[in-house]
Amino acid sequence: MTLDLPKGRAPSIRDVARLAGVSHQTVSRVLNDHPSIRESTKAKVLQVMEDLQYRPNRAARALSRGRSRTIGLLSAEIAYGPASSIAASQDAAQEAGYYVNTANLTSVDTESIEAALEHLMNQSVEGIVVIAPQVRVFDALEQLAIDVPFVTLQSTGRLDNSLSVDQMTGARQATRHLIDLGHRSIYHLAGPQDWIEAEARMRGFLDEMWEMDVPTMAPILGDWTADFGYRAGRELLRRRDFTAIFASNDQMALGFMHACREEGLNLPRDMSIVGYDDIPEAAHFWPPLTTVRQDFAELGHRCIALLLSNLSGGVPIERSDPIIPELIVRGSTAPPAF
Amino acid sequence: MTLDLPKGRAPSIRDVARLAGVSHQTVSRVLNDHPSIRESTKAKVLQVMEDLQYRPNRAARALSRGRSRTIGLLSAEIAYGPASSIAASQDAAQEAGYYVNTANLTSVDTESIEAALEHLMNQSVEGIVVIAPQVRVFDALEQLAIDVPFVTLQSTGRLDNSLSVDQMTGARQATRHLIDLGHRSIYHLAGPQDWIEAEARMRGFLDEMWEMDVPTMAPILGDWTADFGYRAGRELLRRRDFTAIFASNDQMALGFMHACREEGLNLPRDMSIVGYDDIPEAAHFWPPLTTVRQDFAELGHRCIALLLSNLSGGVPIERSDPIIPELIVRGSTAPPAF
DNA sequence: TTCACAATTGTGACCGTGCACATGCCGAGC
DNA sequence: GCTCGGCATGTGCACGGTCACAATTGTGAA
Repeated sequence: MTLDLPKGRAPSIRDVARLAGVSHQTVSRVLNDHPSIRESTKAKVLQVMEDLQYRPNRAARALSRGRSRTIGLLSAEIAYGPASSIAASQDAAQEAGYYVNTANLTSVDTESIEAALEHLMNQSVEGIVVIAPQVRVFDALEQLAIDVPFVTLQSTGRLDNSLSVDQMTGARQATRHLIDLGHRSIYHLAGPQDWIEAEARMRGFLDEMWEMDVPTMAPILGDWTADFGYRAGRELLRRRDFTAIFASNDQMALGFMHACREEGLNLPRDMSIVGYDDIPEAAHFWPPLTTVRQDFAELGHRCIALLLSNLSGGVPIERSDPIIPELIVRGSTAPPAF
Repeated sequence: MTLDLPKGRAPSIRDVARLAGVSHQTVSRVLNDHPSIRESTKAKVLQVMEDLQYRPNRAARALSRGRSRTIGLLSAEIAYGPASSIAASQDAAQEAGYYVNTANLTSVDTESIEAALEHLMNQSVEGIVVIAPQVRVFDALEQLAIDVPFVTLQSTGRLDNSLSVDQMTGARQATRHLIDLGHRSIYHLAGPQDWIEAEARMRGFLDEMWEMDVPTMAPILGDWTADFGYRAGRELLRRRDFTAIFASNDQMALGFMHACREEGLNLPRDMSIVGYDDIPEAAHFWPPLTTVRQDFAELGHRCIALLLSNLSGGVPIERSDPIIPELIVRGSTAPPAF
């Protein structure tokens, strides 16, 4: 075979066809597993592909098919939880033969959100997964008149296409645990108000307190970071008018524990603490943190599954059972000391 | 204007041209900011684009230009550090007008690595960033005869195109700190052997010990997790033949601290502990963890900058100064108690 | 006015793949 | 022998941009 190959250009379907002595369409059929191809022809074509190190050109494919097979992922990778859901989403999409393009939110202002969405839309994504579930994201989605299907990780009352994670139940379990231990003065360290999950957890806390007839103190709005938990702790502990706290994530709980230590409190005797997320480190805090476990990986998978069922069109979304978080009781909670 | 628009199809450059009364090429020039376009023409075209909600088709662009403007990102998002570098890389690429496609390594076996690389190559990425710096990745890169430029986050002696992060210096600083405090029996909790950065930190530890003439104990090979740090701690503390430990990341340090607590040790009096990475939580461990800070975000940015300079071809890579990690002394280290 | 030259705009081909349709081949059934 | 239908393959065009080049218009100086 001395048929020369293209010089600088990557081999195309026609180069393969020429060398295999078939038409380009036959090569295309091999690529797409068309049923009626003689075995011998197929083998020959595959051999040439191998020799040429041929790779189908994705752009050409997307252009001619009119489908990009790409999913956009909007993320605000702030804590452990989202991060692992993101990884799981990417894996699930990859398995389904999709490509994932990620855009990060550097800040939460509308401008930044719109820029990120714009970036995603510019690459002809077929769908969008939102793992930075801030209220404003939805405003932006609406305002930009995004016409591709999208799915968001956290539940919200406003949209159909969201995964039902029962944040409220998780928060209620945590709160109930503290109440059952005998606590009656319980603070809640909430996440930023514009995060849907933060709001859901706060609501769960308030609902449970109200239902159990325990007087409620106003939640403190934090920013998910351990630093904030620490600063809030320093502040709150000046008046020791409470015996327990429920933090909306494990990082803030950790920071709060730090503040307790500096105040010389004995944990959990003088202060009970519950976190949320069960990050892998939570079991090794001191004392090991009582927290609410979420299956982030499962979440990511379901998210993609939901989006894909939207994409494939006809099939209506089968809503799977909501994921119920699980309370993990460790050493950071105890009955109040008095 | 009653010129009807395409029905199901998204508007194309020619639709815009028709409505604006110009040729499709003129529209293309507007899209690409060609210098010689009359202002009035440009305005007219832009107006029509706006009306039609026109978005350029990325696939068509990539096809005709022969460039995908996409970067592949190979990640093994295990701990905080990589995660934030990943986010930073994505941001940097986005700013430079590139799209980022991420593939995750679910396991570290060769097969999984090759599958991930295959996935990236299949979408015509122009370059690859490796943030899962395992030795085997390079084998796979070589074996697959990847012909696109690639950059790896962590330094290695084997390749030019890697970012110089002075892991060794960081590890030496940490070790030196312990030696200066008076410790003479120091263990090292290393990361997995096939991680380049783990190896570099271990080498830094060993070199410093040797140079300072302190007898060395064999490093323990871990897996980066807090769980491992805990189990290793339980094991090691049965024979209390050491007074300090240097863990290759903060998570393992945390797990080890947990084990110390369970043994009733007083930290830092009975045991000094140094971590690595300075994750945001490290300052809130109890006691706050002495550790080595790395600027992960800066790393991610530089990584992309390096790759882009490779991509643009002609320009030789300007190697910037290596990033020197910084020792952050907190409360988890003290002179030995005896 | 006329010409040279720059600025602006238009024409047609091409990128690599998939689709619709046409074609050739072969065996079955009459 | 002939038609019919299914399998295997080929032909030509469309997808939506960009590129090279041609054509047209505008401007200033001779």
